[in-house]
Amino acid sequence: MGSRLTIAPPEDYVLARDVCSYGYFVLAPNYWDVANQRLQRALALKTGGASCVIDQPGGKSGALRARFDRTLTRDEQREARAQITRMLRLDEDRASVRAFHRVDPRWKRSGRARLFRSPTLFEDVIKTVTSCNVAWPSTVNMNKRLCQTLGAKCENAHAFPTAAKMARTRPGTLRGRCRVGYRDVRMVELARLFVKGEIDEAWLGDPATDDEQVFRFLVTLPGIGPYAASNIMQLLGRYSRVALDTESVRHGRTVLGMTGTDAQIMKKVAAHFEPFGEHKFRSYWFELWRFYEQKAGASHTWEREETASAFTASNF
DNA sequence: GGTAGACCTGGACGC
DNA sequence: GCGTCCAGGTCTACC
Repeated sequence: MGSRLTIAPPEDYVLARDVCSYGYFVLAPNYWDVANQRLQRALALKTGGASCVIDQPGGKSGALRARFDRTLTRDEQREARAQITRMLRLDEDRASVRAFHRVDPRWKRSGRARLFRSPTLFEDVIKTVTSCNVAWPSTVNMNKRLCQTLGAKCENAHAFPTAAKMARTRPGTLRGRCRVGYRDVRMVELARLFVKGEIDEAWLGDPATDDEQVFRFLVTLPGIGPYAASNIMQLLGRYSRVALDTESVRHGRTVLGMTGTDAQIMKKVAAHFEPFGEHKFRSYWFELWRFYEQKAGASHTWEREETASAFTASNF
């Protein structure tokens, strides 16, 4: 039998709601088990991969339980706990949630505030690159192939590739086997920057670091433009920018009733969310998410394999 | 500072 | 089944 961890979440934490809150929860190696309302995935620990299943047996606000496919050492347990804390945003405490709900009370009743992310910043950055300039099914496919090709093998699954592994991979392998296209060189360069310590997560996450400084740094990275940088910022817990893309234009037209050219609508969407200040990404995102749920049902019922075909622009 | 075109993949469409 | 077109964000060259 493998190790078990019990993790006390913030008192308002609801696993199904807070995992199924951002598209990455359906990207490999994440797997949301709809029937059992639990999250399965492999974690890439320093010592190798470890599969885990995370659930909340007591229901809303209850303790989280993480069960592993093997016995973890003390250090591995500490690392796994840190990765799960990051992924589930357990460090987004009640005060932060209240601050958001004060600015945008529309989400107070549902409690929406936390956005699912990855166990590591590296995975978040690479996932963001795989979401640029492609339709959603390609993003799903790239992540699946990256895990199968480069991820550490666990009992029944593959972890997400580590920066060290990707840094050693030939761009041609990424292109040929993972179908990442022209992103190949950029992804390897990003991985090398992580390995060399040139992407300083402590600095990026430090509240003393200004959002503008973070944005200016991120757009210097290979494959990262204004959209990707804004998205990475929300993944860092910095919600002061709306990540504007074609979805923003669609949202502006179909939900907010805006008219004009794409460029004009982008500006209007940015202006529309300006009053939400430091929380504007969350206000924007949960509007989008509500629209998706109206079309596809509650997000905790979405099957991973079906979202690849369901979430295309032509369906929305 | 603004803009045009290339980059690659996969879905949609026409034949 | 095959060929063509198109969407998607970033990057470079050019004005």
